[in-house]
Amino acid sequence: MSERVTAERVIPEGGRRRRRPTKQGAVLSERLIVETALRLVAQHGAEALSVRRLGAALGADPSALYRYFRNTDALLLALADELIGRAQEGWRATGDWREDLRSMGLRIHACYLSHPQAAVLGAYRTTGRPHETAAVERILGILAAAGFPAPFAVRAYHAFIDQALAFAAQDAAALALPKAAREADEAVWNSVYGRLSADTHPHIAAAFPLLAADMRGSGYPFALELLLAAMAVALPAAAGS
Amino acid sequence: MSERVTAERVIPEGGRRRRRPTKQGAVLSERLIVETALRLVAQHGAEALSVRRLGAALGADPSALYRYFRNTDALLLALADELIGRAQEGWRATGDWREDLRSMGLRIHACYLSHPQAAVLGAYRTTGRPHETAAVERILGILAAAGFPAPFAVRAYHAFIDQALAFAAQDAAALALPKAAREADEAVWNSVYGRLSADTHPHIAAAFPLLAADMRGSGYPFALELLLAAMAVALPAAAGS
DNA sequence: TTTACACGTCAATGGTGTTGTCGTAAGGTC
DNA sequence: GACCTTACGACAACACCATTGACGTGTAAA
Repeated sequence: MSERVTAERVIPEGGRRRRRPTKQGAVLSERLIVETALRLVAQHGAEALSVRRLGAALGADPSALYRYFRNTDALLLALADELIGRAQEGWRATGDWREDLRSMGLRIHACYLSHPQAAVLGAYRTTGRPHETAAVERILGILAAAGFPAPFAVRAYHAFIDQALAFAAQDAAALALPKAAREADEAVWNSVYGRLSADTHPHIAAAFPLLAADMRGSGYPFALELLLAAMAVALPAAAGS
Repeated sequence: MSERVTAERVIPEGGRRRRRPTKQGAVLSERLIVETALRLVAQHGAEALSVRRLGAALGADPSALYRYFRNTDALLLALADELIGRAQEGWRATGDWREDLRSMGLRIHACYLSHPQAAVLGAYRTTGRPHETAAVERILGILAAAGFPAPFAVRAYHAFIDQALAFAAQDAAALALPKAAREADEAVWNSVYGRLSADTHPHIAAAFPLLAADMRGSGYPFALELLLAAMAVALPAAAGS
């Protein structure tokens, strides 16, 4: 009795042979699906992304997607990797590690914010896809060239990338909130924090104007600056760029 | 034609009169539901929290929950609010600003991680509720006592709190992932990053053992340490504690 | 003791991801 | 050009999800 190998439903991207159009005339591909999904999310919000709706947007039966992605999770990872790739497009190293890390961090942050709905879905995943590994390699390269010893470089890399992604996801989530909820959250600064008594909350009362102004923007640029400053301090003087 | 006011299904906590037991003998209450939900998440993982399963755990029909919460979103907010309270319980200042900020950051992070499903929703919102304002006041107080000038203190506060919440949300989201997806993400480190060629990805190949080990945990503790170090450097010597 | 209505229950609606099966047409081969 | 093989799109079904309207019971107030 021969052990029958279960036929894998998903054909890896290289091995595809047929390009049969759907009833509605669309010719599917991994690339088309990812782009359609991003467009769907951008136009109708993160909650609009379902296999059924994506199928409809593509002009195909929902189940056809399972020929390209094992499940929705695999699709999400593809979306996340696409975002990472777009963040790196056209990035050039200057040779100054601090400037390079700064520009890369700000790029990642900005790119995710420009697709907030998709960013929320993918920012906390490890995809292992090409764009991701390229980014990891690049950042480790910057740190190595700067002269950081390997154990420190690894921890610094971890802190740097997680902080970039975490802030990106957080700011994206705030942006992706339903309009009513977002406005309500912003109004809290004036309606609650602006009216706290100096007796019970002296420091908030004293700092309020500065605070309300600063909290309107993202905390990421300054947090990144602090991170880079701490790394510069830790860099052995002999290896300084 | 009189405008008929739609009867609200949810009775505010104060106005309840009857405590009718369910068929299985449970007497429901907002408090019991919140605690049961947190226990459900803690015991059976984040994906175990659904209205149907929560109803079953309570010994009640799932739809009975809608007498207490307008929808699942309201339930999750109640869970998140409960978490904020628990995070601050028993925290004491030591007078050492660096140690106090560290302990507060780690507490917030740890508390959110212990109930990831609720954390994912709560970390993105400005609630303006008492527990939140108390935390803001406390942190600003620590910074003021340390001697940071107000404009710097405000920016540092912003970076600190956003960093704590962003990392908490990010790590919680990873933890809240379905078990299969979480394990897949962890496996990627060995199956993809461990097998990258030194030709195409020299820095990853060189750093791999350190990298794989470090990426197993959260990047937050080290990122927080770097943030605190940078703040210490920026602190005017004359005002040092 | 009566009565009003809070609230638990039932049933139904319309959504979700996912899978087994099948037919068909696209490619490769001759 | 004819013939196979099989990739792949379509269909139908399954199990789960959140949510809601209707209903009757029994509790607590009067």
